[in-house]
Amino acid sequence: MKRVRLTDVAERAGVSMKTVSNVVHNYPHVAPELRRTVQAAIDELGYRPNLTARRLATGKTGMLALAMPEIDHPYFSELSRQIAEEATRRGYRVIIEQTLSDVEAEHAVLKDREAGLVDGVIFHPVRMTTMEIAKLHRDTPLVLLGEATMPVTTDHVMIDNVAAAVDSVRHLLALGRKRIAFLGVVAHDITVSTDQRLLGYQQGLLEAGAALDPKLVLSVKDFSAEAAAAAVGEALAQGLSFDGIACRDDKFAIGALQALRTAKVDVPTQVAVVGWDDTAMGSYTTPSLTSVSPSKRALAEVALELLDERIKGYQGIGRHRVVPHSLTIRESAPAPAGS
Amino acid sequence: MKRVRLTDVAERAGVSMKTVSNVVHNYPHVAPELRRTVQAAIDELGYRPNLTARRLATGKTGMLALAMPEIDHPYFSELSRQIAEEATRRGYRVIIEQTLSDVEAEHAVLKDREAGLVDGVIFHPVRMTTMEIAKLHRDTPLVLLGEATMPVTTDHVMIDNVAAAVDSVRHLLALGRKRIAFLGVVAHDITVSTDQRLLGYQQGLLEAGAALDPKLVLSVKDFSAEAAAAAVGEALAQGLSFDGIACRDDKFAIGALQALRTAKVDVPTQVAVVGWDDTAMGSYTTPSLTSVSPSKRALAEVALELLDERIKGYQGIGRHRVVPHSLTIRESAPAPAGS
DNA sequence: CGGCAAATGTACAGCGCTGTAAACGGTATT
DNA sequence: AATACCGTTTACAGCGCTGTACATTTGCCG
Repeated sequence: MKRVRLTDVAERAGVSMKTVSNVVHNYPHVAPELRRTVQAAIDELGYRPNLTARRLATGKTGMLALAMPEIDHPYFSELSRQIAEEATRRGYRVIIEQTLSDVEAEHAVLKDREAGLVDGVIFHPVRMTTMEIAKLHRDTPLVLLGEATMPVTTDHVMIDNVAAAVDSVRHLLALGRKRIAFLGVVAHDITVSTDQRLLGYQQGLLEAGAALDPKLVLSVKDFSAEAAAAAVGEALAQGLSFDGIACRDDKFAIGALQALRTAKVDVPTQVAVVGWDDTAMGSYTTPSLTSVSPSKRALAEVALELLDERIKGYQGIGRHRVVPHSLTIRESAPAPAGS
Repeated sequence: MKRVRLTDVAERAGVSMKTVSNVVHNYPHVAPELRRTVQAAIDELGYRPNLTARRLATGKTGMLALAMPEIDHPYFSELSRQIAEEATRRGYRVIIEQTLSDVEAEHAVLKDREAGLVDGVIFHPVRMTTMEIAKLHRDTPLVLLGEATMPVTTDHVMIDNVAAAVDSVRHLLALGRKRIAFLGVVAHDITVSTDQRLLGYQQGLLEAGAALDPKLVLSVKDFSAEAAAAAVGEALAQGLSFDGIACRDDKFAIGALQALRTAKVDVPTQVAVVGWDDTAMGSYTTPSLTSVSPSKRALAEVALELLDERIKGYQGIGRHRVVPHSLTIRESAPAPAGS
């Protein structure tokens, strides 16, 4: 059976196509009676507008592309959810693109081999460099997420990673910790995020005049919790002494927790642990995880606001917005006694 | 600056629109030299085909809608990833729709929202009844996911929940457990999944002639890990004795683990725990979680295969496919000694 | 009661692309 | 030499909708 078109309804109701269209769109100036007649025809025929055709006619797609490294990583999926909800609130549909941190895939996101598919793109790059992004980015409205230094030509939303890392360290210092480790630097894969967080870690320690021992910066083989656990286990085995760990993400923190448990080191009394990303996982661990909490909600809202403005025609230079972060306090690094 | 269109390229290259189109599509019968000329024009002008227009002309969108309850729930996000990858493999883009288990939103998925927007829909309902689905489903190709009894008119992919629950119980029995609890039934919110799993739980116990004590079926207030922990804590406090727990999902299992730790009950020696969904979380807990593992890969592959067939015109009656599951053995319920 | 603005409805030309039918040589077949 | 035929290219009619310009009716004012 053939799809019902606007003309079919128009014919049935004995009016012009445009009038039916007006009814569909709730255009105010349609006589109530006519509106009823037309609506009846629509219902009887089961008419449903063809979105593709509408798009071609209007030039707007009402869709956004969301390009994330991995949609099943807790941080990205939680952030994606916020973005999807905010997008829905603003009347956009979201199409997801998974780059798997692959350069090719990231290029493809901006390349836009085909156009006219989405009104705008929200993209969280991890491999592409600033220059590559700047060069490939054409005219599709684009908002970047993440910590990498981004081209001045594009909009960008992030949290202040350095400040957040400082907060993380300060919290540990407030708990009376003297020797705070950083977990960790991934060998041969120093990302900008890690870089920034490491910087904040140093800054936090320096501010307080605390120990800044290079041995306290732990190296991890890859981005898995297992590798993090191995790194911490190794450090303990070698007799490295520390009473706090600031981690570059929750997965590493979970690895740390595992290693510490294995070594029968109590958390938080002997070693306090702070994670990063405040993913749901953190509330399921034992002890539960204190974690740097980027406001995913704010990230999503601001990203959409910026993108929406671009879509509506804003042409200015790239805006770089910093949204708030906080520290979600749980058991692994509780609130200081005094507070 | 105006978008470059097919005509622009055609004019530039001095050929017809259709020839340019043929070059874009790599249609074989184009003279090599002409092809080069046209390609040059394409490159110079930076032409990129307008997908919306193409869609209107062909009637195919190359897009699929994926409607899930929550995109940041580990199980759903992991499954979504598999589906997204399989879809990409088959040349589809995926648009995501989050229902948040809301009836309205679920209705919207099947209603007019996607008309002409996507070639097909993969939908994991949780609230809609069989009849509602059957009534609302029109002609868009549709594949259902999940355990609910689905209309005979639509395609459906799932794992055998009853059998999987039996496996879960059998595993616990093989570990010598005598009193196995089920965690849990959510008050006022008995879903089909829970129902099936509970059924399998009973069947597994009956098969083995083990205790079937109604008190061992724990009630949970809501779907959170906290509520599950509370339920298990309560049961322990009341002196309920059990040495194994089969959980209806990983979140509940994590709650159980927390409650047991709090009560200083060792897992797995005193109580063995089996989760459900085999989410990544399960490998991060201590002890790590043994869990029923639906083959997410198979789920994704079969769902896409069925959908693809529908899209290509298959008109038969609804096919209901069962894909394999297994048990991922970890610490919370290790392999039996003998095996 | 004429005149004008607002309300209401219509016709039709695109939006940018693809499918179809048909035209156009040039070569192979008879 | 006439015919058939294939490879190559073109012209053009849609796909289903919306925006624009315009026609018609109604309501209201002086």
